[in-house]
Amino acid sequence: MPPSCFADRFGDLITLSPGERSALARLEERERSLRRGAVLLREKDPLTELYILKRGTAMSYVLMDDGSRQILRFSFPGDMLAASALAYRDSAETIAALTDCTVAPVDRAAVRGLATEHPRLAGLIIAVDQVERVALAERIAGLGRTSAQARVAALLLELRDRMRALDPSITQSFALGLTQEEIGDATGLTAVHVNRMLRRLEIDGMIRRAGGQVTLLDPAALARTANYVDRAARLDLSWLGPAR
Amino acid sequence: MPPSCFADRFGDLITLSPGERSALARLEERERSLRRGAVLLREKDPLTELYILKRGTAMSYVLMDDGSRQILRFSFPGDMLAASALAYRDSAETIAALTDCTVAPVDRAAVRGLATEHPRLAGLIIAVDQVERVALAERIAGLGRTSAQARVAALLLELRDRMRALDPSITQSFALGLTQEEIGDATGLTAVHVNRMLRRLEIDGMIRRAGGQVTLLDPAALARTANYVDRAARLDLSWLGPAR
DNA sequence: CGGTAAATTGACCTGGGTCAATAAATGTGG
DNA sequence: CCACATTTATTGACCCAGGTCAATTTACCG
Repeated sequence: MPPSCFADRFGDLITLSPGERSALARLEERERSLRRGAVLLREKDPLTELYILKRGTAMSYVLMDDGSRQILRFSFPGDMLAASALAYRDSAETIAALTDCTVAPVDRAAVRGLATEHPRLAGLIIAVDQVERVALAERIAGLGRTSAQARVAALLLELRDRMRALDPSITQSFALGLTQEEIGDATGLTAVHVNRMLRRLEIDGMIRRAGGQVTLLDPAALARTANYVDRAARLDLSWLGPAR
Repeated sequence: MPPSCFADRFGDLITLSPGERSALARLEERERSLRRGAVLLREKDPLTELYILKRGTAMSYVLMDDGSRQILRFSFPGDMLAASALAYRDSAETIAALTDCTVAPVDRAAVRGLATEHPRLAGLIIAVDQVERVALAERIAGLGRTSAQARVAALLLELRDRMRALDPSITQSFALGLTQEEIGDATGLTAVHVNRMLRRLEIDGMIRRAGGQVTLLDPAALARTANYVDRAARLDLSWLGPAR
């Protein structure tokens, strides 16, 4: 049975029936490649389909009219891109590839088909949306009420966790793959201040940076300065019931 | 057929079959009242069910460990509360009633039942989640990249729109129903600075305040200072297909 | 090996926070 | 309907986290 990135995300949390697996695999059949830096979708572009990210990392952002940018979300394999196509005519955000990517375009009608034939997978999509919603809410709290240092620390921990979920060999050391300007645009800071914060985290012995790699030397202290909560451990999809 | 607050939200956008309507009405059958200020759910409380807000307004927030508060979202009739019960074991946020409220507790299992029997309603929930997600993303952009004045203006416009969606008689004048401290906790500002921003909006002739009522004197100018976009007009649920 | 993007660092500035003192508004019990 | 107790709103004086500007330095790329 061909694999499904979407299914892989919840491998441990829910057992999918062969029928469900193959339905998801069919959903991801078509593929499209994006070069690093390529824009999949621009703000206000008409939304005709959504995508499942199969390989690579992407980001979504909005450009403010003073020219500044706010990065809303980083995406990893298994994430849905442009999911707002399921509610809106046109995109509220720009989606761009941070690395070379492969995405699977998914027709809106295919989502309807999925919901009809596999109600449990519709439930799974709803659950994924909740994970997304909680993550966004957490960022709101971070932006509204935490210091620059805490926001940068929180971003490092979030990215480490999400990379580790995909590649368990990653523990405390990983390639961030972001410029300081991108970190700033994600945390609501300037690149200059991001630099100061990274330096401070380094001086305080919480991280080390070398050759594009970041090492979390003291994850506990980092988690404390970031107000970090490990949500992944608290997931519970049992309401979806057993596979039919 | 008894009414459903949830169904009412999309009256114009999607035609529900009688079967779908009554399924939604059944979902909201049980009722629970909350007094103003009452807490429905606290951070870390176990999540056993979700709720549909039938009457009144509520808010969800997190408390930071320095004692400050970030309001994540205001809720109006037809909104789901504690939807994260569909993904997590326990709550990431506190939900409290801003006014006297009526909520309808909904079992997680009932959501499964709904998805099984009415796939189109599962799709509707997915669509509502997207609306929610876009709204949260917009707030992230506001918090990360806009001025205090823009954030306060944006909140006024958002609340006006959401109240008007429920009560078309509301046009430019409405009861805000929030203290300046609450506005501050929603916009990532202090109550003192909210006061300064409201006063500036008033001096600049964009709003008037009297007796707890706010009047938007110059909605166009307000929208400009807020970077406001009317998303509601761009909704499109046609992918759900026609009622069976 | 140049050329450009990214990272660093210092000097200085400002939007929004903090603190503190009043003034209004809203409730409450009598 | 009134006097008092609590919130809530306002305002001024002053402070600081993070922004701005500008100059180097370093890393990466064809």
